[in-house]
Amino acid sequence: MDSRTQTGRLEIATPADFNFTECLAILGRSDQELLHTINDERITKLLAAENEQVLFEVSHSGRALHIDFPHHTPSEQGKQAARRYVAEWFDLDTDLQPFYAMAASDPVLREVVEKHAGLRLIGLPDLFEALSWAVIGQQINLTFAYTLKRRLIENFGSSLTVAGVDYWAFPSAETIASLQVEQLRSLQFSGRKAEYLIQIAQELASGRLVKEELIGQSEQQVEQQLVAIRGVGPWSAHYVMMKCLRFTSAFPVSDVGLHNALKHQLGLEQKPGIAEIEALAKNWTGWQAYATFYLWRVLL
DNA sequence: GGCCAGGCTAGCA
DNA sequence: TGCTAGCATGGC
Repeated sequence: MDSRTQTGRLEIATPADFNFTECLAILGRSDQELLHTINDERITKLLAAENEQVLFEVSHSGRALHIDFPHHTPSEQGKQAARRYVAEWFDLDTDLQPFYAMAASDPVLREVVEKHAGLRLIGLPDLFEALSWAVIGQQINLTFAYTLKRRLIENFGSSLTVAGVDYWAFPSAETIASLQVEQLRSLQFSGRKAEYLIQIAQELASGRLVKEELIGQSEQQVEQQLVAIRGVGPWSAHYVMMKCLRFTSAFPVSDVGLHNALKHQLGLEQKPGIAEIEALAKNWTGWQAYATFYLWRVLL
């Protein structure tokens, strides 16, 4: 049960192996990020809940994450929405001991996992945001991807200004579903990506694609459904399964970042091929998503 | 200035 | 089933 103070603070117990600073390193990797701000080891984020905007602040001490509401205390529903979001965001319900046990004897993972122990797979709990970010990131460098995401949010997201600071929430699927391709092209999205995003938004807004219905199905079933969406290939499907649907076995093998991380970590002359990666990943079964995430960490 | 970027689709053999 | 041209643009 949560222990709550009179100011509406929530607490969520964290696992013994949890390292907030490592998580912050990931969350702070782009100075173009509008969806959260980090100050003095505290993260502030705006959540667009059912019928209210919930601005919350996450900090860590002892064995718990603390959630405060610096603007105004939200409804009980809003508070619980923030609580659920944080638990998912930091993947607090996954027991990483089996992963650590595997990594301890894995030649590829041992060093990086030891060095960044306590890092958890930072998620994208909102399915539309996760799919959008996957599509945006396809085949362009991350800096430009962040630029496109920022423009999408500034133009179509929702915001709240507190004490002169703007806080932003990702656009709703409903909003993007009603756009014309040209509106995104003017933000320098390619025509293809504009089409993909609008169609994906329509899938979600219409209720044809529902996160809760995907969770609980087999990895193969989910991959099949995601890949059937125009603009979503194997990489995007596995990225979303990893970051949003929480399949620890999801594995974006074709990921360029993973290739670069492996090259760096193993001191290779060139990036490894897919077959080579699958051989290296032989022992990762069930934990490919965490292995990938920890390897991405070395690129920061 | 040229290669690369957290790929995908559609068309072809 | 497998291969690849074309996409579309910015970063470095």
